[in-house]
Amino acid sequence: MERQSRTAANRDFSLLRSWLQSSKKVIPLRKHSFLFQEGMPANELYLILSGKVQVSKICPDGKEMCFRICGSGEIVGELTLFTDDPRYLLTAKVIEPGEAAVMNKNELEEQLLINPTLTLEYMRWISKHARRTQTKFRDLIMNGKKGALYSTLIRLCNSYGVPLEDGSIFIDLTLKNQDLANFCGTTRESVNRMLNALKQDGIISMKRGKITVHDLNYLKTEIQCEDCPPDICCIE
Amino acid sequence: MERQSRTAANRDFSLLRSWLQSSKKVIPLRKHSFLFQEGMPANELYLILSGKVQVSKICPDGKEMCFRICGSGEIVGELTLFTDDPRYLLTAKVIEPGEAAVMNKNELEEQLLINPTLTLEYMRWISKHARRTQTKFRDLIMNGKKGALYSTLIRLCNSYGVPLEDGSIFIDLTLKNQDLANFCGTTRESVNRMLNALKQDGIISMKRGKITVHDLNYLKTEIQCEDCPPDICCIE
DNA sequence: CAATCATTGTGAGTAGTGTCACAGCGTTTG
DNA sequence: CAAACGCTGTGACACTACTCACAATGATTG
Repeated sequence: MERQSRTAANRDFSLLRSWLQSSKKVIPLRKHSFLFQEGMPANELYLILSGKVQVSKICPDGKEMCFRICGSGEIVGELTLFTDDPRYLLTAKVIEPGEAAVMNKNELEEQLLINPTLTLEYMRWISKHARRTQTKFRDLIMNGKKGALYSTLIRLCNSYGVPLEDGSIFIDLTLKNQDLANFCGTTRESVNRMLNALKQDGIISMKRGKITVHDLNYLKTEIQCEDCPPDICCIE
Repeated sequence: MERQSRTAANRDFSLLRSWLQSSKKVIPLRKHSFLFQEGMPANELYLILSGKVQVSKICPDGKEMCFRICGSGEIVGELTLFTDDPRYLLTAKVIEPGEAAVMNKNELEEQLLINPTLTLEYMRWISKHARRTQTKFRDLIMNGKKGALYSTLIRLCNSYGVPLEDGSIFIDLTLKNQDLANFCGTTRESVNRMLNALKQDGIISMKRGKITVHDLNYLKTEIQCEDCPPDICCIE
């Protein structure tokens, strides 16, 4: 039930995931600890078994740009594979404690090269990633901060949304205004004002920090959404 | 001589490129024609042999978000490989006539799966792409439009820059203000004002539509550049 | 349960950016 | 060579978004 659409999307990469899962090494994810930080040499990648990890870019001036929030079944650190300079470009912070399976980067690279089925899955996966990122670009840059927020809400619906009987979508993820701001590249205050305006108009409502979107179409038309498939239009 | 740094970066993917080059089918690139447009079914990808192609996302309201400008030796259309919904998400417009080798998508997918060396090269290439895009995100979103422009100029230097004796970098590419605006997600007028301010301060100069950057460090410090390697910090 | 802390909510002022309108200038074209 | 065209340059103005300051609310803890 939880995170329906995302679960469906994940099914595609079962082989890759199950291979990762076979790893002997499992580590605990302690809240507020870092799985890795940008600049660190990247020798491993991780399959989240439980808990939640936030992947973001942290700027020298303290600002944070959030890319993904990964839950159970998701792979983190993948973009370090097959690179000359094996350093993490992003930071992965634990925001909900749990466990992760650890995979050696070199081992996985070897596996990927000798196992064609695995190769195919990996390529599919990384292509999808790239396509997601590209569509996100337009949304975050071309329609101002309002466009960025609306697009983020739509993506959150596709990634973590639970459809309700009345057609609304419940986003099953606790997000502070600041977190949303980090996703959009804007400020907490701006997010707050925009969210309140949306509440006022009945587009969304909030309960205990979680958002329900009542009128997804409003958000979509406002940003001239071209209805890209939900597995592309989501939080990476 | 031309496009030094980029040429060096390209050497890495010689196998992939030479395989593409072996294609029997070569098509002419006519100015202002489209190699492909977003939404079109994607069955082919292209190796530019000569001329220049601009890859961008075109919004319904006419705005354009430019991602890459590809010259001789570059591959276009790659992100359609290994996807369920094989449609182009972007548009490739010819801005300088020339020729391109055409490759069937399915054939290349097959090749990639049976030829491990080719696979490795492809994975390296697509990883690099993804890393580039990620670093670009921060620059375009986090430091306002000025940050977006400065970052674009830095990337142009890394992609098309020719170092001069006095340490300046000559960007060997004719770009209208509007083109730069499309790269940054801003307006022609804003770009114009910012460029003129940079000229005034001696940071850059222009001659016949081409920019020379005299003080790259100024641009870098202004956007808190973390000196990512030039093969990452460039126009895709 | 009072105190503390984290988060949300809001106003006022300011800097940044987009829009519109139009002048200037060089190139192309009939 | 005059007219048309495409691009650059610039001012005025409106609107967007950020900053700062602080009140209000809610959650946590000793």
